[in-house]
Amino acid sequence: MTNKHVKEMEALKEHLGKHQLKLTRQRELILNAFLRQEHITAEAMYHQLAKADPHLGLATIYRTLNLFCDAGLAQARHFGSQTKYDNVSHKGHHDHLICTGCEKIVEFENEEIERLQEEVATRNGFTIKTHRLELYGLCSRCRH
Amino acid sequence: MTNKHVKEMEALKEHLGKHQLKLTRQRELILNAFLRQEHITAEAMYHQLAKADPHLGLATIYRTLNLFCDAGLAQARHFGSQTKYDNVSHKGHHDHLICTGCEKIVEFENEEIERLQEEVATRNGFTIKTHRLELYGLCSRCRH
DNA sequence: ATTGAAATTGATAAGCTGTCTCAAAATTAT
DNA sequence: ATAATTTTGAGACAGCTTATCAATTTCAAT
Repeated sequence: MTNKHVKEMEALKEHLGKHQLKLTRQRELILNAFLRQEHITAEAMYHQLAKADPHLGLATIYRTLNLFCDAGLAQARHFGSQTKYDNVSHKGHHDHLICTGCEKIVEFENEEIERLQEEVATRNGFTIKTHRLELYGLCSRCRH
Repeated sequence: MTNKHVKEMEALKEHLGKHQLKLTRQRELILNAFLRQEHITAEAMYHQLAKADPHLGLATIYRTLNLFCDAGLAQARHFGSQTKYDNVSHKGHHDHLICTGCEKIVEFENEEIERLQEEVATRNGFTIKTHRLELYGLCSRCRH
């Protein structure tokens, strides 16, 4: 279970090393839990991990998820008043169709769109590091 | 100045009429200020209108901008920890290139991308109401 | 293995953005 | 003008996230 996400663990360790940060029990715990999700809020993870470690603080979860963002493992997305942290290891899939009726999220990827994004960026002298595309609307069920 | 945005004013009046709401000095004031912007936060508008009306309350601005959203004149967008209200009359322009170095924001529009978005949505049974596309990277100046 | 400097944690206070409350004021229909 | 209803302004309040800080843990150097 702990050795399931070796690649991401290595990426985290590399980031920690580069920035004089330390690998802690909490960071390992949170990473493993995080990688099992597609996207999650800090609050949800807090409750989810309460069983595994009842003393794990909410602040630590926020700090750690933000650390994952710095390390390139996660990406924060502001949704309503909350922040959702996306699992970036499901790469190429981080565009979303979001139903404003039931909050359902469908992931998709579209190479043609990605290509056009590059084109726009180049035309404006930008080098894209990452992007975010969210389409909001109603799913077929909520439309009725 | 007051009769510059007649069309939007009419749209607002129609919405007010339909919902038993009243046209107030503040709503007119805020509408005119809002329509001069591409997008703005409630806080920014609060400071901007402080000269015109020092007693205009922040809550009123929030309420009014949300009212504009209901009326279809504005569109709320969560950006970082803040909410930006987009002027919908400048439609098609709400995609952004964001420099992570200097925080510069370049707006762009690309019809081809919009078309592909519709396609993806349709394929998944969604009806798009709005969308958000942000490309993060470095501008030419920050790359060096 | 021990030590010690530096980073991390947990608990909670504080901060920020946005909404709610409610008495006073403004609007609209009569 | 009057009355019924909505709106406003000011500040209290609430939800989410970050800052603070003493106590603990990590990790590199012994």
